Amino acid sequence: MNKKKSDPKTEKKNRIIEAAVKVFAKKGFYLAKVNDVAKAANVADGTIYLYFKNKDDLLINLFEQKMELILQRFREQLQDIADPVEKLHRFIDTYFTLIEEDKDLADVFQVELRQSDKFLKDYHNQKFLDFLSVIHSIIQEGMENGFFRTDLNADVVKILIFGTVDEIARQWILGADAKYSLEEAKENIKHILTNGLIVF
Amino acid sequence: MNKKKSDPKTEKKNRIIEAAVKVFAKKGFYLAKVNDVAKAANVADGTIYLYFKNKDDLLINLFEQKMELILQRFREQLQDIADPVEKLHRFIDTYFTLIEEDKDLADVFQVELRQSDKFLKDYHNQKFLDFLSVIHSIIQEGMENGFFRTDLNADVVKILIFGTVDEIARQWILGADAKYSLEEAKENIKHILTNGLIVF
Amino acid sequence: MNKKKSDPKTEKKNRIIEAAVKVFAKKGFYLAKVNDVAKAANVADGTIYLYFKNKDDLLINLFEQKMELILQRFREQLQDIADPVEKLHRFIDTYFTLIEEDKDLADVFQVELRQSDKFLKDYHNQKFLDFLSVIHSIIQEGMENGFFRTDLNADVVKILIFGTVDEIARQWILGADAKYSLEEAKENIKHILTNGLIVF
Amino acid sequence: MNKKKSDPKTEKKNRIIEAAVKVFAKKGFYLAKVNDVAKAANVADGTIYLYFKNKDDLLINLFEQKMELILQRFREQLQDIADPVEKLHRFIDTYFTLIEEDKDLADVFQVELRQSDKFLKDYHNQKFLDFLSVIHSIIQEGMENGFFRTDLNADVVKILIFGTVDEIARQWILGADAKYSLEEAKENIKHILTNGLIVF
DNA sequence: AATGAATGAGATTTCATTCAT
DNA sequence: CATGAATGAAATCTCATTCAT
Repeated sequence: MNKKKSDPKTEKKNRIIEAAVKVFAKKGFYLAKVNDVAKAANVADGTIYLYFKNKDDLLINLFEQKMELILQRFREQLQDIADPVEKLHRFIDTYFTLIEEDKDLADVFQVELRQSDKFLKDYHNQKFLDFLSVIHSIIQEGMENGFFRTDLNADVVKILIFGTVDEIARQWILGADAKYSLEEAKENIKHILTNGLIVF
Repeated sequence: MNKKKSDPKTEKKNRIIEAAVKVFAKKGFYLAKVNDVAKAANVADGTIYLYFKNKDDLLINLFEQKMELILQRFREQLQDIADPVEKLHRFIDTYFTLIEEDKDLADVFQVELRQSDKFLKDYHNQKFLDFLSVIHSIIQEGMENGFFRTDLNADVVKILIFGTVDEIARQWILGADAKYSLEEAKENIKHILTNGLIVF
Repeated sequence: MNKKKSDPKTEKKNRIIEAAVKVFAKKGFYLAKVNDVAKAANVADGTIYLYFKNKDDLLINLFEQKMELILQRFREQLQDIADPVEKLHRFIDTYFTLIEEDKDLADVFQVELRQSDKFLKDYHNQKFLDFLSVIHSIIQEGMENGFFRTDLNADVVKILIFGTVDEIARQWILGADAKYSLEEAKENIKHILTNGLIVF
Repeated sequence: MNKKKSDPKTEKKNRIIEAAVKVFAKKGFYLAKVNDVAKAANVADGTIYLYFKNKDDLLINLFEQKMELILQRFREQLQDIADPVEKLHRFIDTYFTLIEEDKDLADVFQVELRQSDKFLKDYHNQKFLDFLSVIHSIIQEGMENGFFRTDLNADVVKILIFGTVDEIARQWILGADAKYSLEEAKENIKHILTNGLIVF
């Protein structure tokens, strides 16, 4: 089961990815040097090229791997909930839990991947679309079951929800706006979205 | 009256800024070469340095100048509206009008400036904070006048609203999610936010 | 008589040369920008090119003009002295007087022209050779008249004398070695050279 | 013993320094391009930056390293001589031997470093001062032991001597004044300085 | 004659990537 | 497999010089 994680090849690849998360988060993809990642991962520069085709490929791999874990987390958390409203709340809770668990990862996702389509040629961000469709399912289910208003476009709502949690998280990471706790933010978001979506 | 705009020095500075908006939007700040901007502006590389200290300074100037115009636009649009709900709707309309008017500018704002704190040392994005406070004022006023629920934190709401419109706009610009029109999105957002915020 | 100096064309040319002396002395030829000279001369950059072919040409003109004045000074000072020893002393006094009168000029001569053969293609420093021959004449005359030892090579002596006064002046300008006054240095040099050269 | 010299890192650093001496001597510091040095050293441009912070740093390192060797040479040559006059003569001989051994190095020292204070910010030329103090010691010792006149300022004499040998060497390197051999020059200098300094 | 904005060639320096050890 | 020294392409920026006004 854990075979993948324990073999030394995968172990080093992961070490490099973790280092990259940290370094990309701190400096941004362009300002982060391959050598910075190498040092953070305690390997030589050249070693990185044994595991990744190039710097772009490292970012893509990082994203794919981490996104897969995140998607798993959401699926686990959401699978045994029936009530769409509760599901939405659980989604929000899970999102902020992930953010709190790994600020650096959150940073890479939010800032660096925003522009992935610019600097990563031919990379189509399927995992991100999968993530959005997690939200979409919640909404659609809620509409079908009569909980959520059906005069809204689920695709718009999906993005609205993502934008909301993403931006709150971003500002919280930046520490720019310390006028609220993450806890308070979560509750506010739940209230607003629930009231905005449900059928009275 | 239009003296500033018509003097040739300002005229060329603006030409460079417009070119930079276009080029940065297309390629991203890092992948955009100074020479790309120069070509787009129909000037020599060196000319850019007569108007801007360096590439970073060009981005900062671009942002400051454009953001100032945007802020003016919002202030104009919002000044003679009394009803907070209507104000919120007007804010949303204005936001998307601006986005539609200048996709490239929107792109630079959304994507490139997200990471400004990373690559622009010591640049504190006051204009962005001013922009957020435009939203904050609407919310606060609505709370004070009894239109909006007061059990919400206006700072959270402000960011929620920004995140929402920003992300919808972003996806629309990317053309990633063509399953809705901007018009439909606007209406959806208005509904959700209004229902989420108002006192019943 | 003063026609040359008073016509406006020559006046501006001189103003540029004086500015160049000051600027080259302070920053060195390479680090001095044409614009620095222009600003110091209170003219536009382009104006310099109306009077000089290019930056190198400015340096050459500066040198030629100043060196001519200096040579005149030495000739005046030395013409009516018969005694070679006294002539040598007068040479030394004149040299240091010039240095004191115009530190900047001295600096340009000493530092910048040392390498003129490197960066000024095809410039043969005739004026400098003329200057050395002023010293040579003194020595030769002294030898012929039986004052100075004839077992020395006048060409060596000439350079020895130049090297001596030049280096003392240089160190004094740099302010590096303030352990003596220029006056004391002059007297020391006179003593040593006289004793080193005369027939007992 | 020679561990330092034989390790490959030091070996390459030295190769670059030797190349720089040659190239700076020929073209002058400013006209010499980093690529010229790289080619002369048979390395890539970038390699130079693995060993030196920048072009200025290369010049400083070159100077420091070479000057240290030179100082050692002088100390070796002078240590077992008691007679100050003989010491002075040995100093002069050693100086010209060094010049003959490495014309290029001499050139860099004489011409390029003359202006080091201009283009090397904050570089205080301690090694040069050490060199001057070698001469100073000879003079002072001679004064204390009654060989040299004590009515002279040793600091003036020190610079006079340096200026003399330096200028003679410079002219010889330039080949400007081929009217004497270096041998003849050496003897002339010894005569003049000795007669100028000793107590009769 | 004078200006100074504009030019663009060219220099320094960085850094992703390679490859001999 | 791992290393890290070396590479060299490429980018930013400077500044002598030109030329339209």
